[in-house]
Amino acid sequence: MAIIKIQKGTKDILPSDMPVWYFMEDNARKIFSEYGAKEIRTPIFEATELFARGVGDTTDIVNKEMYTFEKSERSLTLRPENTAGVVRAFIENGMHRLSAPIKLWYKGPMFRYERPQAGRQRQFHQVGVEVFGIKQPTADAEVILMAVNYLNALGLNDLSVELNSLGCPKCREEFKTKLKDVIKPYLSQLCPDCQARFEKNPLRLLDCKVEECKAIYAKPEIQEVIQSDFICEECSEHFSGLKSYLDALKINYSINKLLVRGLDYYNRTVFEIKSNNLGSQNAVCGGGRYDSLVRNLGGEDTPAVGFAMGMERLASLIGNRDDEKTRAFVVSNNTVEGIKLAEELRRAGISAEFDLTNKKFVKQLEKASKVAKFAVILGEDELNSNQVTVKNLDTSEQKTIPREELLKAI
RNA sequence: GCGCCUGUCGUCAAGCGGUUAAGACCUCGGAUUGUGGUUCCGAUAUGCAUGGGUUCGAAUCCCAUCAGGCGCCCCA
Repeated sequence: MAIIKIQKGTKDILPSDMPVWYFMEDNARKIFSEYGAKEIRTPIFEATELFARGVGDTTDIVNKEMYTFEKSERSLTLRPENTAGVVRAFIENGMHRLSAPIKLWYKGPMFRYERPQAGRQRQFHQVGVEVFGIKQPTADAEVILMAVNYLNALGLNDLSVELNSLGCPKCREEFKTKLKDVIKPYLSQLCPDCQARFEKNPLRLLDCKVEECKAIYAKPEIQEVIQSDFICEECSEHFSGLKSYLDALKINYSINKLLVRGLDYYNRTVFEIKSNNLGSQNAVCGGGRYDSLVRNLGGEDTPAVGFAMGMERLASLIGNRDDEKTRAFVVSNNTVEGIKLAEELRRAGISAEFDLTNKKFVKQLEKASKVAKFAVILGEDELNSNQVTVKNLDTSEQKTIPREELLKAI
């Protein structure tokens, strides 16, 4: 019979992978709560319309990457990201009435129908933070600080923070128009991708990798527009406020005027954190400010900033972590006494294993040395004298002690 | 969705058209009736992603499908 195989773009997270995942999850809880953020868990499927309206129906994510299905005449979608879901929960639970800032963090699986490759799966996991209710750039700074500290806690240092401001809808439109005007004369010389971007997302034109296009964008009159500070005074003030906070916090960052995020809801601050050790999917964290999303989804006008990180990408940077060994392995050929002693240890809060197949002494000890820190030897001699032998399997030290002293010895 | 590359045991692999498909790790058993992590012996793919084809003969060549890798696009 043919075996049923795992689906394309999905991965089993095996017992041997768990140490890394616990490490990421424990640190998320620890670090984010240092900032007063509370965890929220929202459903993995939502009304399709939430993503269409929230993420934006011109984005690739919504257009071609969603897992959508019908049930009882409702159109449902597996969440491709979690900001829309968190905002939905925020609105639905009246969280705007809580005292601002409202800081929420989450982790969980996300689903995107894409061609899998390194650092990209169809089911993957994100950890993220959303901060609601603060329009000042202090919130942007704190969100970036949370991301950086979390990554540092994971031991990840070889990372760079890139920052940009998209301005508000108004000044961004003006910039787009200016950019299109100056590029228009060369439109027919651009690569097909760029020709499509010209209409769909002109801000993305600039990071094209095709040499011919790059040559065109390097022209002085185009560079002049790109390098100009197009954002309006208010946006500009916000941005310099953020930069001064980051400077004060000694967070290294670089301004990348070409940084544009693919989700429609961002305004003003956008940022990415990249690793040089990841190949082409090199962003471990992406985020920014989305001041109009809450209102667009039907809530009270509430400014917000947040970020999301790809946990599989983090995991591949963290590398292997040691599994925690069982504390005690009871070595005994007396099955009844052995299984009882192991349970006694567990009740005392000590993880314990016992050979269920009554293998020979040597085999049991061999097994113990692989999985446990201590071997607790309960042989005939010990049973007769109500003693137990405790052997430290790392140092080979062992001593035979009265049974009452066992708990103190391991 | 497009382009290039890959697919041999649980894992890492040798094999490059000729008869029993190397080796290593892991696992299991033994050397060893109470002292392991080092050593020594033994076991484990009628099978080379799947389905067709070429050939006297195919893991080796061809085609398709599936899966994976890398790049583009996009994103975390």
